[in-house]
Amino acid sequence: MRLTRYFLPVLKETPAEAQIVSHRLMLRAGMIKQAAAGIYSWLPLGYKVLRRIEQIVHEEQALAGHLAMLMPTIQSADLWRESGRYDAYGEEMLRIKDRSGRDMLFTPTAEELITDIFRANVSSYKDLPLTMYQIQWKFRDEIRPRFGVMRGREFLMKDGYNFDLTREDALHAYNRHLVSYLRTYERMGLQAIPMRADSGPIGGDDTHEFLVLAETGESEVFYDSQITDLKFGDREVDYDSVEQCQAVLEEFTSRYARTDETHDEAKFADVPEERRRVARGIEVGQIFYFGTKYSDALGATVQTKDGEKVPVHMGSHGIGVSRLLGAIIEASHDDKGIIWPEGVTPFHCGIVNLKQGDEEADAACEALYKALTAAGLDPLYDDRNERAGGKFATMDLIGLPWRITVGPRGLKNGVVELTSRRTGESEEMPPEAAVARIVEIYAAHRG
RNA sequence: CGGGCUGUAGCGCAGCCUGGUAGCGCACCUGCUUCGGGAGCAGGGGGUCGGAGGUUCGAAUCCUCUCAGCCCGACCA
Repeated sequence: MRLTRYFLPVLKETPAEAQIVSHRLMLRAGMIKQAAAGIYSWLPLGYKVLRRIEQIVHEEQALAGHLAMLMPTIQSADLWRESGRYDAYGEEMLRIKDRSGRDMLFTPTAEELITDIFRANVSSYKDLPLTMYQIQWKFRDEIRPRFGVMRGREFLMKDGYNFDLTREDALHAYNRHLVSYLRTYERMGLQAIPMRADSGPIGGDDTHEFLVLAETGESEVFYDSQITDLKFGDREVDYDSVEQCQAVLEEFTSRYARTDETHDEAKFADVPEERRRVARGIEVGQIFYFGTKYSDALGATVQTKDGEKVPVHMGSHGIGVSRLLGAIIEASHDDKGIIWPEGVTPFHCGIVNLKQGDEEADAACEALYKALTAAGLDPLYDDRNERAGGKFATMDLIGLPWRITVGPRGLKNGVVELTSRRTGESEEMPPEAAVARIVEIYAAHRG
């Protein structure tokens, strides 16, 4: 993309409403614009990152054997009355009436709808196990939206639902999701720690939240410092293997890690003092096993081998897709702006032409742009007739992990400059070498 | 929902107390100079001051109502 043809309304000054760094930077980098309290338009740059995150989620879900689908944002109240949640959910649910006066609602989650789909179409144990998910907009009419996309009222969320014959099968699904989520967050450059959590209005027995440590996190967390040394890395896990998934779960949840909701001082005291940590975290996902709560309420049953009708065991699993942008920025920025991890960056690298209009510089930039594009990469070429300082400031603000700087001075010696946004380190090399280096870097980040 | 606060140009703000018909910086447009970390000079465009009602000869300014947004708290992915 050439910057002169892009829509990138960056702000030099910070809008007054933004309190935390991710919100400030998203506004300043021209990623989002508030439409109403807790409701945002996604401008091209923000939308691009949102889609990269979605893509990673889709890819990882597919690997785990989960099926993508899409359910409506507007639902009839009927199913919610059947499950008993229409009254239980409270003011947080946005209720709407259609023209005939029927009660409708903007979905805050979709257990009822998915269970309805299931009960209408599945009646045999032979169709199990089954896990389906969607990435869809949700609405929760928060009393007090704040922190930009971190706590909006409208938010994009991956919500998945598993249906299993037995409690054991459903627990395997739970473990499989934990493994899958660990991989998903790591690909986004995040360390998300599974912590024992509270089930809230979803209900259920087993639940873990995934938290990214950040000073601005809204949850207080307590954990054993050893947990931050755990990395999923590039290990191979067979999602069908009960033992392997169970082993990962045990490895990642055996040390103390809890949010304030479930914190237990007595148990925390068992952690050696020098390893006890109290910090703050941003919740970016949660997994639940809730047994037959919804299948009982909505009559989602299957026949077993013996012809017996039994309610299915279920779980639901969420990833806060839009919130992740905020979480990633909170975890990865400096005083100049965002620093995108390679896995989610909106553009793979920036090309800064220091002297737009200079024949050689223009030609070198064009050649770089073409070479990178031909290599399957997505560069952002700052071809504006701006001064160097302005171009650097923009690149730093929007956080592309790599920048190629092209100027007449370097070109005289046949070199351009490759700079890491994260470390600030620069290296001079011929343009072809810079392209090769970028290609190599991203080869390691392809899913 | 309780408490606090703010709405004046795209963004950040002053003006309001003490009424006299709107200003600064950034951004934007034009020209010249400049050109490796948010340039300089000159010129220019843009606001019925959130909305409604009231007081007054006259309201951004005073009064009433209303809408929107922000912060703290309880709540929450």
